[in-house]
This record gives sequence, C-alpha cells and structure tokens, in this order.
Amino acid sequence: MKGKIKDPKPQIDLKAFAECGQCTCFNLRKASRIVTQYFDDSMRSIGLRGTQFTLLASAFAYSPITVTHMAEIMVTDRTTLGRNLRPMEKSGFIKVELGDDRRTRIVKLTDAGKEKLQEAYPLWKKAQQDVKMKMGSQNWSSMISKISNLIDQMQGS
Amino acid sequence: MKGKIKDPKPQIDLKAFAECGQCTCFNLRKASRIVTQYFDDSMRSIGLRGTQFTLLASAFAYSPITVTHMAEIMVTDRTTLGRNLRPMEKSGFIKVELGDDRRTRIVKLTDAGKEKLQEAYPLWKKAQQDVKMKMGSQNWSSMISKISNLIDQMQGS
DNA sequence: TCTATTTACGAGTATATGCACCTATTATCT
DNA sequence: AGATAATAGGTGCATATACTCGTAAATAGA
Repeated sequence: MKGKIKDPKPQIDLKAFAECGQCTCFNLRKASRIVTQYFDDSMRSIGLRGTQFTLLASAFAYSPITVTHMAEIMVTDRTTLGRNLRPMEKSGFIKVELGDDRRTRIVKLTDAGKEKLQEAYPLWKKAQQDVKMKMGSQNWSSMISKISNLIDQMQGS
Repeated sequence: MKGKIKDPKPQIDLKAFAECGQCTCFNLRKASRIVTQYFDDSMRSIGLRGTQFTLLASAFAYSPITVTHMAEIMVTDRTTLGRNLRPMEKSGFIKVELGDDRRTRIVKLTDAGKEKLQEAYPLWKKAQQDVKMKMGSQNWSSMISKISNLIDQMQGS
C-alpha cells in the first residue's frame, strides 16, 4: 500500500545528504580514525598507542601539573583524562600524587615514562613525517594551521 | 644519588615537545573532540549525537547496504559500525536484517529514522553553519578539502 | 562433489570520550 | 568562627573505537 495519500513520509531532498557528506564533525572524526590507526600501528611494536604517546609527551612538557589543568590544555574532559592516565599509571610511566591542595591530583612523568617517551619518539617522528609526506608539506601545514584556528575559535565561543 | 655516571637518563630535547604539539594525530583528535561536543550539544534536545546523525544520514544515502560495505564507505571498523548501529536499532531508527547472502546483515533506515533525520537536519545545518562561520568560509573550505585529501592519501597507502 | 579458502559477521577485551551526580576540600562572606 | 559557595576529583552510565579470535556461509579449486 505504498503511496497512500495519508502517508506523511518525510520529504528529504536527496541533495541533503551531499551536504551531510561535508559535515565537519563526520570528516574530522573520519580523519581522526584513520590517522589514529596509523599512529597506533607505528607504535604497536613498543606497546603504546598514539593517544598514549601524546599523554606522555604532554606530561613531559607540563609535569608536574594537576589533572584538571592538564585536561584544559589538552582540550579534554577532566574525567576522560583521569581515566586515560590509568593505563599509563599501571605501566609505571606516570604517577598521580596528592597535591598540597588536597583536592588536587598531581600528574608526573616517571623516569620509566621518560624512557618510554624516548623510545617512542623516533616511531612517532616517522609516522608524523609519513603523514606529512603523503599530504605534501604545504597541504599539511595549511591543514594543521586551519585546525588550530578551528580549535581556537570553538574554545572562544 | 642523582647524576651518577652510569645513569642512563633520557636526553630528551625540550624542542621535542614543541614538535609533538604539532602531532597530526593529537591535533585531529583534539579538533574532533571539540567539534563533536558542539554537534552533540546542538542535537541534545532531540536525543541524537553528532555521530548518530551521521549514521542516519549515511543509512539514508546508502540504505539498503551491508554492514561491512557501509563501514568501508565510512572508514570505520566493521565491528565498530555494528555496535554503533545498536542504539539506533533500539530507538527504531534503523533495522538490520538478514541478507539473501545469509552471511550479511542489511542496514535499512526505517520510517521513524527518516523522520528523526528530518527533525535533526535543521539542527545539524545550524551547527555546520556556525562552525563554518567561526572559521570563515574560506578557511573552512580549505580545511575540509585538506582533510579529504588526507583521508584519500591514508587509504591509498 | 568435496575440500580449502575467502568472506561477513559477532563476542570478548581494552581504551577513549563526556555527561550527571556525588564527595571532599578550599575559599569567601557575614 | 560558622555558613555558603566554589573548586578538584571520582563513579556510574552510555557511547565510540578497534584488535583478536571464533563461527557460519559462500566461493574456488581439485
């Protein structure tokens, strides 16, 4: 009984999806997935993920720092960062200690963490260069610059 | 006993982190997070997430389609897509049926799903325009084009 | 046709992500 | 000082993501 008069079928224009294929969220997530996989693959031999490398690198840069402050810098939810640190703590790469302000938890990169970061660095470097190469250096620079701008603008709102 | 001669402390150059701050993976994920939150916020009033809007829009575009084929198009892991479809099935927006080839599962957008998509569309559209506006149309177009190029290059490897 | 291989999928496990709600601690106000 | 507000974190819940391993069905090869 298709095509009945009373049938209130949605009238979605086919053109709508062409538009949705340009969705900023969808495309960023898609790119994130494929690039994350590439970085994960690059570091799998030493048991680190791309996100975990970032965690160690950030801890190296900012340590000692509170969880909330680090989360702000990384543009992550506080609770997400707290949980993401857990595997790194279990591996002994990061310590999370009570701060003087006893509400806070202080993130510190351990010596083992520094060594792991050093071990990972050349693998990260290669992956980073590979991606840059695949895109072309100009395109890559332009993309990164636009993405940074996007992040700034979204935070500014 | 710091500074012992035998101490093989990692010699990480401080410049290394400045480099890591440009990590393609980190920056893409950071942008994904913040943009995803914006799209999620935009659709929270109707109980959809940005990712779920994408799911419905893709199902609308490609339905009927097998899970694996849809995953390929969306550049997602097959098992991820299968699981992500579950909440949409529970909500009645999508049906997953047995295919003629009985190994396959066929994804179909239901009438309720079409209605939901139609309801979500203006909210999506606004979020999309907001982001475009924040970045500036030129910058946005350039970024999307670079990201598409990145995805193509990463898949081509 | 019977076997070996390929294909499509699901379940288990682990991490990544963020919201709502709760607790503990500090800072502020009267 | 005591009451109130603000701040830092944690837990529960739900979704997002992908790898490994296992099963069922279709296909290719002998």
